Amino acid sequence: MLSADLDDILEDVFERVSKSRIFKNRDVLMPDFLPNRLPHREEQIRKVASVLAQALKGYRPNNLFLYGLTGTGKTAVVKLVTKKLSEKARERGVRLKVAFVNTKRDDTPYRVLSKLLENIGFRVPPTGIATAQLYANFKRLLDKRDLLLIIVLDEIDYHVKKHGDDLLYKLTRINEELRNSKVSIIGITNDVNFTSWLDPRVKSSLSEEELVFPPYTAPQLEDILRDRAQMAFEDEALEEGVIPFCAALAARERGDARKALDLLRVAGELAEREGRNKVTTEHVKKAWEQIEKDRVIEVVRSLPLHSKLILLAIAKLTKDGTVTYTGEVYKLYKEFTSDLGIETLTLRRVSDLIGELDMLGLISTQVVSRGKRGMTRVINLESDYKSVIKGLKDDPRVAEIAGLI
DNA sequence: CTTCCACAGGAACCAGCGGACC
DNA sequence: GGTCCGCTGGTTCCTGTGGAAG
Repeated sequence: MLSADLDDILEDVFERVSKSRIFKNRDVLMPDFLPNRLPHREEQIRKVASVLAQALKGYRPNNLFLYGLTGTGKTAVVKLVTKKLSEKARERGVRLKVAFVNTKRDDTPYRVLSKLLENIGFRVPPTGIATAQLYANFKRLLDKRDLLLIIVLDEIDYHVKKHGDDLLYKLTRINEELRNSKVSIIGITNDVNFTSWLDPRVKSSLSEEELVFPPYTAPQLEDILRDRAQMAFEDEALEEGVIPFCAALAARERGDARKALDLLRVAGELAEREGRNKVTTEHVKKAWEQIEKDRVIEVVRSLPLHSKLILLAIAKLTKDGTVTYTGEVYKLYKEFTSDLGIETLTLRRVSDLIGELDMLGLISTQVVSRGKRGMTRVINLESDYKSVIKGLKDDPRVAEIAGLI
């Protein structure tokens, strides 16, 4: 590319973006932004606050269990209330600490415990200590601190499904073994049927108080978006109908507020990039598609090599819109590995990896019987073919063989 | 009605790694 | 420096199964 061209391009982009007056404060639309108000969650805030308020009197609040789909405000409500609670506690000299652990990110008992220890002020190596030892340390050090500790376990279903409810059982009974400190647990889950995974004792102890977060309706999402848009956008930057449209799309996605906010933000970014001063519903439509494509590319990119090869096999076999089966995929996958001169995973393992691709929403599978031709999975590519290939070809090893297709 | 395919998916186990403890 | 520990990412072996073919 000639440098003059480059200058022109940069000039053009900078010009457009800088003259566009769309955002006042884009950050308030980011997923980790914690607003001071949560419209349509007054009831839940009241409930959580009333349970936790016991802490201010020095009592141990009841354990609390929150259910609700993604983007229904569970985490935000808990964060908001615990933040205010911590402030109040400080004012009143109550020794209170809130430990927030996302058990999807920190998904082993070891990591949960090390997060908890970190929260009460102790660093723990990433591996090496026996979990039982770690638990003993936690108990001992916590008791020394003379604290009221509120443990928030976000996305707790991930932990329990992978590692059972052992740790949870211990934590719910830890108070019996503490002399100076006290522990309350707040569990948060997206999975409404989650309690079937729990030992009944854990279940009853954990859900001393329960609270359900219903999905937001379209009008409620509209309120949330308006509230946030006021802070995020310049006046008049949104065309009539943009917010209801975002709300309607997100309401279709099971009332997910995070999705709604993402949509609005990306639509704004698109408008900004075009150098416009107005966000239109057309931008929202494009944003919707782009979010999905970006998600696919990103997910594909971060896949391990063998999963990529399996996905490539599936993409190739379903390119003409047909479905494929585990056996066919395995055959083609084997060709790929021998082309690359790397070892081939067993069918058993590949079967699990196919299951993971399904979980990621890249493909959809269904177990069927083909009679005498046996049981297998019907597989088809759920996501955009081009985006999948784009994500795959970013990996030079995959591009090497994908080029032949 | 029975057979029998081509896998699904559970269980047990293993190797290699990074890191603490003594 | 040897021992112990947990995690990841596999393998091996296994039993289970829906329904078209015979």
